[in-house]
Amino acid sequence: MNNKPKITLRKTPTQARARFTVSIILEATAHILRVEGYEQLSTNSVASKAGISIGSLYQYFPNKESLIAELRRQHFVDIRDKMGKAMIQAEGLSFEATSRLLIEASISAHQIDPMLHRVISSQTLSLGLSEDDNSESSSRKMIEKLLFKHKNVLRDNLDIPLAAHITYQLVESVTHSAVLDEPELLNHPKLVDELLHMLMVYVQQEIKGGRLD
Amino acid sequence: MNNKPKITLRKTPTQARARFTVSIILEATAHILRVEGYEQLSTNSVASKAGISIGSLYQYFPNKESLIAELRRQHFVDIRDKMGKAMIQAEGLSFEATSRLLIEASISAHQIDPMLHRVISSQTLSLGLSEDDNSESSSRKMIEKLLFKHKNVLRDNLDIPLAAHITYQLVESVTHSAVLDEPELLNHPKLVDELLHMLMVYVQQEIKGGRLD
DNA sequence: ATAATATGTGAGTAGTAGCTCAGTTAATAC
DNA sequence: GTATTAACTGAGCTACTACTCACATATTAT
Repeated sequence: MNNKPKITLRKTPTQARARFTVSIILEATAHILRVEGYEQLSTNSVASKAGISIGSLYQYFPNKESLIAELRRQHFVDIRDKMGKAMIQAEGLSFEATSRLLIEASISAHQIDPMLHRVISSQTLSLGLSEDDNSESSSRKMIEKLLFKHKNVLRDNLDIPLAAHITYQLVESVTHSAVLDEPELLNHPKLVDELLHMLMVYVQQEIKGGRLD
Repeated sequence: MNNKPKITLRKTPTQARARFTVSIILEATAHILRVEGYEQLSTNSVASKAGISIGSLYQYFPNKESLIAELRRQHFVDIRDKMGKAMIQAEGLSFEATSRLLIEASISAHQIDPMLHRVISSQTLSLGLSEDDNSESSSRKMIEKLLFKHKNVLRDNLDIPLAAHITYQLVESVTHSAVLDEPELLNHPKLVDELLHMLMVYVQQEIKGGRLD
């Protein structure tokens, strides 16, 4: 029923000019997605914008989806790298300090080419792309590891996988929606503090029954 | 540059059979989006699935986007209604009890036709649809009103608009991602408790500087 | 019954999409 | 220099798209 297309390269470019061709194809794809949107993306428009022939495009990309898939791959590698670097930088720091670094890394990772990020992530679901190779699972694993490592300072009854999930969604979604709809929020002086505070009290404060008005 | 199409009905159906035609067109649209996805949606496929002629479709809908726009409208009305009812039901209850009702309402609202919701919301950005008439702004206003009403039980330095934003994103994104990718999480017995706890400690607990390992 | 209006039809149009392939040009191997 | 492989070309094919319009039928008004 659903004939999933292959998303790998059709032919591996060996010569330098071929590698250049592949790169300008991807650049043209990104450019169209950024400024014109997914609806305007066609293999013909990409070839034309890249200044190469449609035939050349099909030497390296078996179909339209493979263009987006490759951009996604590269984009998520970038994000994962930023998060990974923050993780290394945080080696030996306290739970709170590490958390702060991760939140800041997440915010700055989302600022890489936000318009492209917007289109790519809104198109993720429509296409049959696997979500295993994106940054989500690896980010969540980082958080889970972090919580586990510092579980001595966390409340006893904390469900670590669930907390990791909720924490991930919190930071990711606040950042994501800010980048897309309210970029000025990212410069809000309290944003990182608030997110960090929310996380800190959530994972530490015991649940107490009804002590409110 | 960007010729935005009209999204209103072309002709208002007065007779009952015309109203029926409009409804089966929308049902067919929803069905295709649900089971085949946006890529498979075409005006011809909708007319064919609905069992009417393509001409009839264009009597009531000026273009393809207007089909989706109308589905979006109806969907967001449904969500807003659910949230509104929860708000009324919570009249006079405590801050915590009200918050619990709103979280539960948000979760249950997302369970209305989740596959359709998935496609509709992933397509929101690509199309030039206004975000004013969706459920977001109204939900956020509800939260802001709620926080303001109970500000006597909240911490002094709470930035209410920012807190409302963060809270909204938290509940919305956890629910949203659960519906789409991990439906079983919605039945997790602790989910509502955890979200509620996070919210409670966040808006009440004062920020204290470095008291961790 | 007749006129007026509302609703419904579907072949057809113009345009664009993804993609192929026979042929040309450039780089490398010998 | 010659042969072999890699890279590139673009006209053109098939399939499909959104959408129109002249016409037919059903409903309502008089």
